[in-house]
Amino acid sequence: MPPSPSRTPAKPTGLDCRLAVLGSDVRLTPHRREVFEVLASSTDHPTAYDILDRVKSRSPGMSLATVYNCLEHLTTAGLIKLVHLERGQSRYCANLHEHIHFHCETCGKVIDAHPTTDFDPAKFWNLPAGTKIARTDLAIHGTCSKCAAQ
Amino acid sequence: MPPSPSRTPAKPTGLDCRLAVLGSDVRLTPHRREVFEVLASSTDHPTAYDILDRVKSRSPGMSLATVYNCLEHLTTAGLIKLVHLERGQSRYCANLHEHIHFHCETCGKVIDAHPTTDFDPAKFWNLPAGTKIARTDLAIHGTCSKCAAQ
DNA sequence: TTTAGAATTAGAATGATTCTAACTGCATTG
DNA sequence: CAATGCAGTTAGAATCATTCTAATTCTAAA
Repeated sequence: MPPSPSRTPAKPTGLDCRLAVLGSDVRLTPHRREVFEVLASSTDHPTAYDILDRVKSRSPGMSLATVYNCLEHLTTAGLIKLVHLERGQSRYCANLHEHIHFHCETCGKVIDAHPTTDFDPAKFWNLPAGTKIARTDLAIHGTCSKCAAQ
Repeated sequence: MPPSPSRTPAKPTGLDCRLAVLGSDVRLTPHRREVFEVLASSTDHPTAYDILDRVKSRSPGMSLATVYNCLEHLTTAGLIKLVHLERGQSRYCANLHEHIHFHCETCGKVIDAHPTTDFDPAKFWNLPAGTKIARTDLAIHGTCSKCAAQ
C-alpha cells in the first residue's frame, strides 16, 4: 500500500488536462475528447451507437463500452446532458445552454428550444413545501413545422 | 356470463364493454381491468414488473407479457400514462388529471404535482413557427421534502 | 524506471421489452 | 347449438440497450 498518496488534487499535465468549462473536472483523454467533440458538433441528439459510428472515422478502434464510459464521465462532469424522450436508446446532447427538447412524433427529430424568459416551475405546479429543485426537464411532443406543413 | 345480441361496429356486452372515460375505446377484458385497477389505486408510478406483482394476488396466472400487452392497450387508449424519468424500466401512471412529475434523486420516489395556473410552454421557449404541440412532459428532479429534512 | 491507479477493451452478463407461435374463449354466423 | 374467426393470453425465445468483468495498456508521480 502507498505510504504517501501525494497526488491529491491531481495536477493538470500532459493528457491530464481538464476542460475549462463550468469548473468541471474530467480528465480529457483522447477518447473522451473525441466523444465530446463529436457530440458538440452534432445537433441531432445522437444515441451512444450513433456516436460510436461518428467517432469511428477518427478512432477506428473505439468500442461501444468506451463510448458509454466516456459519456458517463462527461455526463457526471456536467459537460453533456443525457436525454430520455422515449423507450429505448438514451440520447445525448452537448448544448450547455439552458434549453428544452421538442420531439416530433412524425419524423422523430429532436429540436432544442431556448428560453425567452425566466421560468420557475414552482409558480405553475404545486410542489410540497420543502422540495428542492435541482433541475427540470421539459419535453414537448408534437409535430414539427416541416411535418405539419405536409 | 351474459350472452347478448348483435354488434354493428361493437356494442358493449359481456366482456366487450368499454371504459366510459375520455371517450376511449378499449375492450375491458378482465386482465386489462385488473391492470387498470391496480394502477388506479397506486400513487407510486409502478413499473410493469411492480404491476405484475400487485396483480398476482387477484390473477395468479397473469404473465409479464400480458401486463405489457394490457399497458400498451391502456396507454394507446389514453387511460394511463407512460412515464420515463430515468434509464431502465418505464413507469406507468393512472392519474388522468393534468400533472407533472417530481423525481427525488435521493429516495427515488416519484410525486405528482398538479398545476395551480395555466401553463403555455410557447410563452417561455422559442419554438419554430408552425410547431404543433400535442403534449408536454415536465419532470422536475431534486430532493423531496422528506429527504431534504435529513 | 517503477508503480498505482485510471482508461480502455472485447466479450459476457444482465435487464427490459418485444416477438412468436400456440392456445383459449367469447361472440357472430350458419 | 355447433362452427368459425378473431382478439386476448401465454410461456418462452429473441432482441436490444446497457452494464459488468477481467485482462491489458497508459499516464503521471515517485
